[in-house]
Amino acid sequence: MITLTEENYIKAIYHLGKQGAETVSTNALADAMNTKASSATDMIKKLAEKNYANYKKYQGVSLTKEGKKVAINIIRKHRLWEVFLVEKLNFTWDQVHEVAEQLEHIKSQKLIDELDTFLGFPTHDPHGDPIPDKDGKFESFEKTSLTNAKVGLNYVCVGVNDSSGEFLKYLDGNHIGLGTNIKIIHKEPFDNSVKIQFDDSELVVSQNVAKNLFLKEV
Amino acid sequence: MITLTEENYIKAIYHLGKQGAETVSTNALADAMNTKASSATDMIKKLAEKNYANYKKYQGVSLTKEGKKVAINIIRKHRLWEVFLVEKLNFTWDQVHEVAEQLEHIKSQKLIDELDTFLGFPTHDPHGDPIPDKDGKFESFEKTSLTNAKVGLNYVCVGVNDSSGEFLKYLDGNHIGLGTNIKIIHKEPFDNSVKIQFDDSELVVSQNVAKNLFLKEV
DNA sequence: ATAATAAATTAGACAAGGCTAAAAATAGAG
DNA sequence: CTCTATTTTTAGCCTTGTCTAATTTATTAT
Repeated sequence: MITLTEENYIKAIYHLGKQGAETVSTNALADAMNTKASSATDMIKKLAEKNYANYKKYQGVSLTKEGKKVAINIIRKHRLWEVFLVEKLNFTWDQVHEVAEQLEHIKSQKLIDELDTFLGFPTHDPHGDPIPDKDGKFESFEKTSLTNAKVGLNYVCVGVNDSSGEFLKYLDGNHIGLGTNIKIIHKEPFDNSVKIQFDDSELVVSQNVAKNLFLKEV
Repeated sequence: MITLTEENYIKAIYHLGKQGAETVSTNALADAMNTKASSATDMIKKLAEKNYANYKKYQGVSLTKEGKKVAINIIRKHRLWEVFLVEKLNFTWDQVHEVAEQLEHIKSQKLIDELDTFLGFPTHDPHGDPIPDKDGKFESFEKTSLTNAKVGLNYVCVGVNDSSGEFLKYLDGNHIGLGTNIKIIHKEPFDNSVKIQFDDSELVVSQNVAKNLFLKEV
């Protein structure tokens, strides 16, 4: 039996390690979990014992095949619930995260399969993130952060890096959403802010905003 | 903050005490929670401290007004989720209980209000139990168990006492469901079995079945 | 290469929830 | 009304996940 806390640690390791590609430091994990390094060490040991994680003292942690499977399944559930909340229950994209964090831990294979069917097998969640299918497969399509976009080219907004309410409300307030077409007008070297054009209006966004907005060239 | 375990104890006290009308013994509560009397005592003390329960040593436990409010809210959530599972996700009435036990603990006022709206403000769950509204109100309409039904009279099935998968599968197998019209043909004093007629067929049910089937005279 | 600093681990403690065994209170039978 | 059986509570210990403080390992700067 896997506990709720274990699931959350596994998810954090997965995200911090770029879909399990990299090894994660104890401190980074503790930070992400809002806890102390000593607690993270304890949990890492437990996960290693249960074969969800690879661990050598002082060398950081990474997920095993089994661990990745668990992580992807949680992410699948999280994102499907987000779609449900937005499409069926009138949530906005900045309201879904907290509730989905709870719903992702409900244990029932039938539930998640039926939910997937009910929603018409969506491939992306309300923030543009891809939803793994039943077998854990999903395309991690190419996306650039606005920071790396080139002046003069045209892009479409395909996702966000930061799903916090504050950032999403900022985007809503400025009428930027998934699918918004964006042209890069100017990049200011001094503070790394970017002037963009979309829907016939112009806007200067800070570096902080730019690095959290994902685009695809069109 | 109220924990998951506390919520489950409160729910059990509510159900054992006939919607909080009666006092519940420590042993009965421990039994219902599949735990030991000593653990129940500990939890009762904690609930009393948090003002969810009235408790005097050796005198059993009952819910305070606050405790009842919590119980009814959990029941509302449980039953709304059951409706969702059956009506939207193709669950059968014997498959919903376990999953609803998990979903009932999700904390989000907006979630449950929107779900209620999405489902069209249902008044009864798939087992015929009434769903409390936003303010906790619900009619506990008159219902008789089949044990108390009178020979010769006509009834309609309006609910079940036992929501376990086994019992519900038995009913399915014999084509009895909510809304089935039932006439009492004969009551056997020897073993308290009852012969009933419905849909032009006859069936003898044991006392055990009879006492778990709720009817309303028509 | 070594001293200073940063990161990670261990040791010991705590709260929640549960268990066993023993003690105390209540209820029932005569 | 008293003695026994049942119920309830208390005491002490366990596990999970957390913490602080102290120690050990790794890393970086000179």
